[in-house]
Amino acid sequence: MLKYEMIVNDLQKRIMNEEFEENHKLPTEEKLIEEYKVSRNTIRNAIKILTNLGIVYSVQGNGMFVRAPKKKGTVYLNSTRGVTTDNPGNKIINKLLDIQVIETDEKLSQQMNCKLGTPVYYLKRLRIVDGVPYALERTYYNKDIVPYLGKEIAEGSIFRYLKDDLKLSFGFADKYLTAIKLSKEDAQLLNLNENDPAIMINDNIHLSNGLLFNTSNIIYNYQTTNFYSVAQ
Amino acid sequence: MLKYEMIVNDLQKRIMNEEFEENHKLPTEEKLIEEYKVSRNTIRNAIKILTNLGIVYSVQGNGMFVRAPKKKGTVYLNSTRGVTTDNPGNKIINKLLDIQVIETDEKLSQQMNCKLGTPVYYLKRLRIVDGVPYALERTYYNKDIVPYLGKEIAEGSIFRYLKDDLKLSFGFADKYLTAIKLSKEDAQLLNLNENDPAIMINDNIHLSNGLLFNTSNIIYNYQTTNFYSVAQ
DNA sequence: TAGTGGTCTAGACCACTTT
DNA sequence: AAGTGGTCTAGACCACTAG
Repeated sequence: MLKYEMIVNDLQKRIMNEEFEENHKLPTEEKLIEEYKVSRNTIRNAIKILTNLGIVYSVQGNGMFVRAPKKKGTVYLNSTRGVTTDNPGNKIINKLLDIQVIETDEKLSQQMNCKLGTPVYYLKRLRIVDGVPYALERTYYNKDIVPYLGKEIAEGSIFRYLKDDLKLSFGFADKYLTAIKLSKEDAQLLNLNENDPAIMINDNIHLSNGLLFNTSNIIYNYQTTNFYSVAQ
Repeated sequence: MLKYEMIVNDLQKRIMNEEFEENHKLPTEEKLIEEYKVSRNTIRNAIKILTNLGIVYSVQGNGMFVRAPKKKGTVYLNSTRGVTTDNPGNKIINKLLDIQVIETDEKLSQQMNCKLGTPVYYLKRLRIVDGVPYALERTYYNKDIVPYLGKEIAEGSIFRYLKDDLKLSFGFADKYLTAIKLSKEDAQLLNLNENDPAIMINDNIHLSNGLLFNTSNIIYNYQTTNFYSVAQ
C-alpha cells in the first residue's frame, strides 16, 4: 500500500477511535511527520484527501481539526463508498429483479460513450437495508469490460467482484441528481406511494483510464436516505 | 493572486475557449511548466483542483483530458459557486420575502454552533432565473460575523458583499440533501403544486478559520434544477 | 523504448494565529 | 516571538501507456 493511503486509513481509524476527541485537534504536521516517518508533502497529501472527504479541516496558523461526524444512512456523494460503507453494521440484501444482456440503442450508446450495438449487461436490483427498501437500481455494464456477471454476483457485492476478481481500477464518477415523482411500479417496490418524491441519481463510473464502464439510475427512498457533499 | 490560482483560472478559460477540443487533451505537465514558468508541483496542484471540480481528469502514462461539459442550470455541489455561475447569461432576480433580526433558540444555536440567544439575521428569498422561480431560500447569518445586512444587499449578491466589503474568507461548506414534499405555501411561491417533489439542501458555510457563519435551507424547483457531484 | 503522470523527499520562505 | 499551516521549488525514482 502507498504511504499516503496508509496514513489516510490510519488517521481515519484514529478519528473513529475518538483519539482526538478532547479538542478535536489533530497532531501538528511536524508531529505526524515524526510519527509516520515521511516527508511533509506526504502528510499534506493525506490530509488533503481527508479534507476532501469532509472528515477534517485545516486552519492556517492554528491547526487541523476533526469535523463533526455524519449521521448513519447518509450517502457520501464525494466518494464511491458503496451501500455497505454508508450503512455500517446494517444488514443489506440485494434482490435481483432482472438481468439480461442487450445491445445498446442510439441513446444508450451515446450515454455510455460506446459503439451502437455494443453488448451490455442490464441489471435491476432492489437494495434493502435492515428489511426496509433503500434504493432501486437500474445499471448497464459494458460487456467489453465486464465479460461476465451472474445472479450469484449480483446478489452479493458487484463492487468487490469488479475490484478483486476482475482487477478493475476505478477512476472517477459523475453523479447527476434530480428530484422525481415515483411511478406506480417503482413506488410499490420501495413501499411508497405513486407520485411520492424521490431522489434519482444518474451515476457514471469511469475506470482510471477514463473509460466509462457503468451507467446507472438509482432511485432512493426519500424517507430513509439523505445525501452529503463537501464544497471547498 | 497565487500562482496556482492564476493557472486554474487560465486553464478554465482556455477550456471554455475550446482550445483543446481536437482530442480533449491538455498539454503535458512538462509543457505547462514551460508555459507558466512554474515548478511541477504548482502545475499538479492546479490540475488537482480542476480534477476535483470535475473539469479534467488524468490518466497515468497517457495524459490529461477535458471532461464532457455540464448542462446549464446544473448546480455544482463540490464548489460554492453561487446561482450566477451556475446559470451563466441568465437574468437573476432575488425577491426578498422576509428579513429580520432574531435571537437563536436552543435548536438553532446548536445548529449554528453558537451561544443561545446569539443575534442572527433571518432572510427569506425567492430566487428567480429568467422569470421562472428557481429556489426558495431561508438563511440565518450570525450577526457577530455579519453585523449588517440590508434589503438593498439581499436583493443583490450577498455573496459579493460578504467577500468584497466584509472581507470574509470562505473555507468549506457542508451540504445535506434530502427529497421532500412541498408545503402548500412553498409550492405557491415556486409555481408548483402542494406535495410536489423538491430537493432541499441544508447548506452550512464555514469561514476559513472553521467558524460557521451561515446556515440555510434551500428548496429547489424540481422541474428546472439538477445537481452535479464528482466522486474520486 | 520513450513519453507521461504518480509518489516521495528535502528545504526555503510566506501568511496567519496564538501567547 | 513562537508555532502552525500554505505556497513554491528542484530533483529522484516509480508505474503505466503507447508506439
